[in-house]
Amino acid sequence: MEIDQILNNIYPLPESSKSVIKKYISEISYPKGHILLRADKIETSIYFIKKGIVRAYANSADNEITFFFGKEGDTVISMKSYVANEKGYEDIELLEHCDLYELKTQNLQQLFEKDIAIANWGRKFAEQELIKTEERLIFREFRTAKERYIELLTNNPDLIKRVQLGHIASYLGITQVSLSRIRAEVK
Amino acid sequence: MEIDQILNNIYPLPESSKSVIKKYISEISYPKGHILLRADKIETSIYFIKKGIVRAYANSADNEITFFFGKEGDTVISMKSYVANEKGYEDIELLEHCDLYELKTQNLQQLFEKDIAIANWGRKFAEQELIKTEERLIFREFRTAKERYIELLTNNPDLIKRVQLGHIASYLGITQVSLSRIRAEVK
DNA sequence: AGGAAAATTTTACAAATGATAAAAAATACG
DNA sequence: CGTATTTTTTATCATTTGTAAAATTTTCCT
Repeated sequence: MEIDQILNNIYPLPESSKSVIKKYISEISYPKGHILLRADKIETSIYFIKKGIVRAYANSADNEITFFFGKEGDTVISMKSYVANEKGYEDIELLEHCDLYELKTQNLQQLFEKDIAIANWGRKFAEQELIKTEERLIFREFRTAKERYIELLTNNPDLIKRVQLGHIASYLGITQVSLSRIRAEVK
Repeated sequence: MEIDQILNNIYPLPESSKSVIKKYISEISYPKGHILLRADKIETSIYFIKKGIVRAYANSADNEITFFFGKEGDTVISMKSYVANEKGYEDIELLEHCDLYELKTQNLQQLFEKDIAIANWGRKFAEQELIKTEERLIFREFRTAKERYIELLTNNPDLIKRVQLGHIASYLGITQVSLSRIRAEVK
């Protein structure tokens, strides 16, 4: 997906503001398996996915939990670094070879102070991510694991093709064994 | 909590911008039990809590889930109405008599377009809510119900005194019976 | 204070999910 | 193509959490 479309999908920007942002954006590619963002670091860039798929996962003592998948058009960001300038809780791993647009957070922060259209674009970006996160938080509680799987299968069929089931299970909040049981039932 | 402090806690604003916002803010009180925001409505106001405590809950066919408590200094908002101008998924009920500051969304939206400091204040507001929501989504998965209860007890001891346990249980993602079991163990 | 209503706890049983281990299947790669 | 590795499935048993109903405690109202 091209950068113009990605920026506009978040919030329509006047051409002049869009050009200003694009001056600070560069393209970069990394291979499958590359760790793009690290939990123990204050990250200084955000990325938009041109092509490919990534996952965000957090670690605790004994297990690892995948809580986000990003694909074409999505933003890859350590929210904690971006918002609070503190290290985050997640690593982000590329699950395929990825073509990315990179933007230095610092440059964007400066634009927020100077360009009201960009400030409102940044506001809309946060608001939309918030809605998505809130919906996941709420609706997780209303559905059984089986329903959550079926919903993912319906809304995001390609995800299940592109991502291994262990990660999907973790994203759904269950073990891989449970997911296997569910898949056997649903089929 | 006074409105100046609430606004500043979100993001420090120049006095001039703060005065502009305050022109559109009025005070209002409602009794315990009042439903402040409704799931089936596009809400046109947001509120800041001067005094009191509220809960947000969503309904599905068979059960009701509390997913947010707000107290002094917190913002009460139908995020879906505010962000997307669509009806939300939650009712908000006052659990005590509440003194509130009310701000019409429409007025705020207009200020976003005119005042860059206010636009960035709105951005920071969304970003901070996002961080809080994301943390809840992630850390819920890492802790057992018992750990989540103990954490709430530690970080928010007054909540457990002010709110009935059925709501707390729902917030923790467990049944009231489970919470009772946990409380019997922990004591 | 007294009694009704609401909230909380307890108990018994059922269902869902987890842990572990091992087999089967799919994939990667020399 | 064949072997090693990874991923997925299957089976068993243990644990957690849920459901329902009764018992107890607290709150609220007159």
